[in-house]
Amino acid sequence: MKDVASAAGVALKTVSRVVNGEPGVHPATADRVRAAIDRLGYSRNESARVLRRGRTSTVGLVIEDVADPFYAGLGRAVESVAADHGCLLLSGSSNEDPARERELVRTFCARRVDGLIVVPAGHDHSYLRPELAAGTVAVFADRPPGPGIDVDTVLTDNAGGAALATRHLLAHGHTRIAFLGDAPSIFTAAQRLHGYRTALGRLYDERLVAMAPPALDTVRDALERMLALDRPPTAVFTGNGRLTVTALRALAGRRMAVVGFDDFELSDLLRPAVTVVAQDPARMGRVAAELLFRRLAGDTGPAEHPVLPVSLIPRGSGELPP
Amino acid sequence: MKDVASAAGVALKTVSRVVNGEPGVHPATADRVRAAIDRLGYSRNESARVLRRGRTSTVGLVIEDVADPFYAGLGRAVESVAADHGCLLLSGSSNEDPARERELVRTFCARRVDGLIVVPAGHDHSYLRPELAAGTVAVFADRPPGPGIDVDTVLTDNAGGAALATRHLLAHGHTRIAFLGDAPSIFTAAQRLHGYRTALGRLYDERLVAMAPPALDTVRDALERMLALDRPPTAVFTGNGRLTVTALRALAGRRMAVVGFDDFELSDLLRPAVTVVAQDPARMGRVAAELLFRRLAGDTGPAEHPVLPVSLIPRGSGELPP
DNA sequence: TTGAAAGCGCTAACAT
DNA sequence: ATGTTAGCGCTTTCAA
Repeated sequence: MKDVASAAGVALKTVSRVVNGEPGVHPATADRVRAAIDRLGYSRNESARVLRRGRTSTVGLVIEDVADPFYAGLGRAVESVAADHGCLLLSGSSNEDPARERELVRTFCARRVDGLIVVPAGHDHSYLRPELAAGTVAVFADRPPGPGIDVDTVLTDNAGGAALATRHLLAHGHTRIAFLGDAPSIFTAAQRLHGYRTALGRLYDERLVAMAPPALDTVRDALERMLALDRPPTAVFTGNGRLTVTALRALAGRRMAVVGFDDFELSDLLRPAVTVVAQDPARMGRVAAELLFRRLAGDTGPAEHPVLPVSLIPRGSGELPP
Repeated sequence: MKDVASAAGVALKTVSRVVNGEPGVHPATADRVRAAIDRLGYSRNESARVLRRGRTSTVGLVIEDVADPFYAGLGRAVESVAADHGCLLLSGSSNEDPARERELVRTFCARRVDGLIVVPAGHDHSYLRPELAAGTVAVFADRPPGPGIDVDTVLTDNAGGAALATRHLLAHGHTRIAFLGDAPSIFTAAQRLHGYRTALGRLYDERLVAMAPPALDTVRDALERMLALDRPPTAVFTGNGRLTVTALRALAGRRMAVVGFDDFELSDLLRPAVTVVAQDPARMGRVAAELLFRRLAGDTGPAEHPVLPVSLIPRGSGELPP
């Protein structure tokens, strides 16, 4: 910048004004400065700017896995909103590991991101308190923060969606409905189990429930075990997209009604096509990002906790009779 | 840091030494400093560090769409390698728009990323020359840079893979094989067309080729047109994952042999299961990132151009007879 | 083993 | 409309 200034025969500050589009520079001077900038191939050093201004125009995103379609869709929406606000996105995968989540958050904070969108892996976020006190804005998505931390949080209506799916199967005549959920320590998995259980009422039978991370062997074993019962299930409700796919593989063509939580690509091309309770990951990302930027713009109202609706998409697999 | 220093009764520099794990600090002093750090909740300001050291420990990734499964897998691998080197990932989607690609690259460079991994949307990268001269390391992936820019570039064996797919269909008795490819301006699409054409030799018939971005209507129209020919195609080779899915939808159960470029989730669950020529996006990301970090470590050898192999996975759809 | 001083490149505040 | 100065928080260099 100093070089540009002397090349253009002006002071440092004038170059700064031109670079930042500040008013009060004579057009001719500005042209001279711009010419010098082009000639020298100058580009502003953002690190210095950040240091001086205290704002990085960067948002940090911590998700479980950037390659998971659900979180990728969420990340895409966050990126898009961030771009609208002139912000860049730093993203990292926690791999469902609380320690990694925390490390990512700390790293992002050390880099002074303006804000943070977190899909938490862990249940204790007290480590965030100093950062929040220092002015970093955090928004949680998909899962709430641990106790004692009250920040904006965007959730899906997990229990409602699970109840919707379960009632759909009940309405089609099923009374023995299995539930395959993810590890119960995961908030969404627990909520969906709750919705399923509530909808079933007295029909609930714990032998028809299996909660574990998606793995073909585990799911296959669980299904075998259930199908060997006196009164085996005639339908299965799967608690997330990956479990739905895993269950379909494990069922290997066995005729059984299936409703899955989460929509997924190609669900319509399978035979039967797969009935799902669909979330909208892009909307979740958008809502979370908009909440974040509203805070960054100075909104200091109480923490908001929007809950996004789900929709049941009947495609065939959930309408099979017992 | 100043506060920590005075709280611990030492000089600024000693705190810096402790924070950076530099040798030559008395253990007792270091303990006092660490105690002060904990008490004050101090964390190093990375912006200032970056400004002073000139290295950001950040890598920029420009891809077409962070939510596309292929690029998401690539991004995941890049993130993982970057994490191994203590680097964070800034990522952005170009949406196949050269202007946006360029803007992202400029923004990343202005933030002084240590290196850049680019899946280019455009064909002119002369804008990169000043950045490269200034010491920014760039690695291209999936598609090469435009003329005049010679940097490390990781490609897939597109022509070879397309020829492999085409010969597979030929071997199963097809002589009328259609090709649905993406816009011919996309490097990979052009390469795959070339491989298809080479493998077909005198059997090539331009009426069996349609090159356009994946859209259900376009693909359906193209297929209708081809199927209405005197000698309609009995097989179709689709030029990327999205086109494969789109074509399957457009075919809507019509019996026709299909081989797709790119593997995709659930390809094995469709009936018939879909035969594909599979790339390895994670490997591409890993190779590109490793190349990048080798350069950052000081390797100044000539630009490398690894070409990754593909593998044919027969699953059923590509083995249907004419 | 420890510290003092300079300065990375920029912007904010205050002249002129 | 333009310029001067201070200083963001750290690391580097040199000195003690």
